[in-house]
Amino acid sequence: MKYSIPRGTKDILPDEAPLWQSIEEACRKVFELYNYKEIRTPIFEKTELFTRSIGTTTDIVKKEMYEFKDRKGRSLTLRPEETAPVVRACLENNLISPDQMTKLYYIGPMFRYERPQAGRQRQFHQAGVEAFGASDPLIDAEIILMNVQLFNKIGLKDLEVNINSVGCKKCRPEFRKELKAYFKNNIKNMCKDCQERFEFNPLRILDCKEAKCQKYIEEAPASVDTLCRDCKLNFEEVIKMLDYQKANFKVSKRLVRGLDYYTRVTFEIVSKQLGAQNAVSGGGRYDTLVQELGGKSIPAVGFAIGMERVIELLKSEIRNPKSEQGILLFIATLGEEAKKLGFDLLSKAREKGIAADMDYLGKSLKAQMKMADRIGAKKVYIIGEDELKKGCGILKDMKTGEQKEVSFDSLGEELK
RNA sequence: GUGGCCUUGGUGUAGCGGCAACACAGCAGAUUGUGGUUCUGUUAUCAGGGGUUCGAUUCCCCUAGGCCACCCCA
Repeated sequence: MKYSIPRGTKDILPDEAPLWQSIEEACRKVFELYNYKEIRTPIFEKTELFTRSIGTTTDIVKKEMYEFKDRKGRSLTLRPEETAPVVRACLENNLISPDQMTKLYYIGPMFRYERPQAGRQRQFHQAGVEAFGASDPLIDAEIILMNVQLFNKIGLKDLEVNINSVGCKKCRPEFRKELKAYFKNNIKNMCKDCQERFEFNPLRILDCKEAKCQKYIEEAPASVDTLCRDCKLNFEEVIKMLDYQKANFKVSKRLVRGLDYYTRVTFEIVSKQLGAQNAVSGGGRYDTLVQELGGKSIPAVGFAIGMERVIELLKSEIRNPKSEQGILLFIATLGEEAKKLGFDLLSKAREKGIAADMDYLGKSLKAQMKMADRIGAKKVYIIGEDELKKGCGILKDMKTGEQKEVSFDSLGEELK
């Protein structure tokens, strides 16, 4: 094969496209139910937007960005996530302010240079929301509940909702300090990755999967225990609201996010049916990001779902969409003259909104019938020499097999 | 970025150091203008490159891609 698809990318072929469409539609429906409006931003942004927002010590920025220079030497990057671009667009177009609520959603491709694996590609798709303006814990609860409602609607099973609070500007450094103090003595017995994490991002040690690190992690201090007063109240309130709404969730002390901008409540929904890449959605609050990107102090929450992972789950479930819509009319012709007339009738049918097709390969009538059957045509209109003389073609119902003469002029009427 | 397993027609599989097998799909035909059943025919330089050998799809090496775990994250 001379040309092959770039590593970590995938073609979505016609047999899978309807599934994508139905999920995208479900996302739009649910998001709009909660009054979120769609926003579309460019696929690439200035690199700096991401290094600023995501954090220079995170893996995404350090080694996963598709960065390139344009012809004038400006550094651009294919978006690895959508929160920063949305914030940028909001600031640039004056969509948000501290005394007003703005709810936005997006659906589209993201890019991260990672080693491909099932459920992890270099170009992948996310659908997500961002809510700006409110620090009320109700809105934290709302997006989590909305996310759950969305997954229920789509029909995902065996999900687990995990939530945690990572604190704010005030108490997170405190927590960091405590963690470092705690791990200090044992860090040399832990894995190499943890030793590195100890230096630049001790929070990440908490979700290490290495067996030998587990015993130290289990005893480690939890962020929820070192939260400042406000963060603690906020977290308790979110939990209260979720309980009140009878949501099914778990407080997971070791849940941490890989992006620096998160504050306070973070959550993640994982599937028990997936392997290592089991997070189907994730998000949380980011109260300082807007200001860090040059805006006023505006609190915000958001989350994104991983479309490929949702698709993967749906594929493993019993499903048979088998699109019922198909071509309504197939025009079968014999001879050049009939073909031209057929083409004319075909155009007329389409103008009337009737999905229609014909053969362009000069196949036999038998082959044309076969094709009509395969593409799921409900009716076939046959035009041969006899029909040309009479001015009527034969309209055949493919289900019953019945056929009758219908004049060329009344074909459109007949199909209504 | 690290480690392990894998790569045979459009798809799913078999095979073995010596003429690549099967199923499904596709295309053509089964007396001259009619589909979904049946029957017949037809469809592969065995991922790419190199090496060992009289001979490699089969053994070895490299590359690419896939899968699994680490890592990371949605």
